[in-house]
Amino acid sequence: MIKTLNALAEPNRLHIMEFLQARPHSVGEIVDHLGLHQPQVSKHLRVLVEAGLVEVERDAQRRIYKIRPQPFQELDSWLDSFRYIWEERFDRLDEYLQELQDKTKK
Amino acid sequence: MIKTLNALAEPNRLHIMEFLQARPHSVGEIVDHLGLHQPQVSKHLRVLVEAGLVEVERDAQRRIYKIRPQPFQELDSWLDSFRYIWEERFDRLDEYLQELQDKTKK
DNA sequence: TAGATATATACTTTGACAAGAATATACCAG
DNA sequence: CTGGTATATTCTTGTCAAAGTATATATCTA
Repeated sequence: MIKTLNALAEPNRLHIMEFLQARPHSVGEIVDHLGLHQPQVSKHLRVLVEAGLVEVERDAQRRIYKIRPQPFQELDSWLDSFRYIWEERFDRLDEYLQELQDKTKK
Repeated sequence: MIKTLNALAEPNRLHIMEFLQARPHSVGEIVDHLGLHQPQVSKHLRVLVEAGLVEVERDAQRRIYKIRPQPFQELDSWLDSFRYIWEERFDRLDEYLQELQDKTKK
């Protein structure tokens, strides 16, 4: 989870992932699209590969990068545990403050 | 989105968020739970507040921190745009490689 | 085989950020 | 109003990661 979040928490890498949403792309296409230098893009892609967020397919000299679904599924599951907070609008603050009061008065 | 991801991409902060899932907690409780020094926890909480992930409620000297749902909703929406990738198992790689081939042969 | 193309790697520099330690601020109880 | 409790802030230091630049590797084409 940390690995996933960390990889996504960099603007250029986030852009790459969003660019790859539509379809797989080669390094050169990503370079053109983001306007970065090629080595920077390769390095970001390496981070994304190591985080398991993308995978590579070789096509002659080209490397085609595409999204791997798994980490997104995991992120989705992780979000599940927070979902009740907004879905049920469950706010235990008052309840909790009451507990504190009770403890203090003992 | 970047702000949210960045705030979550730090192990101690992620732990804090998970600890706050159950219910709001005071700084001292977070310190005890994570085993960090108090100033470090305060600093992480500051980052989380600035990212809009948590909010504070005062209770005498205590500060009670609790989760704000909004960034999680946004994260969820953002994930939506990736969801078709695993839900429909749509893999355009072959299609895309074919395009490349066609272009090359022109 | 000799460019040319596409991508990756190595090295250096710089900036951000997390931890540690000390101190400041705010509020309570006696 | 004094000491104690709870939390925030400041300053310093060390680490890591991103950018920039140069170069290496792999594959195609003529």
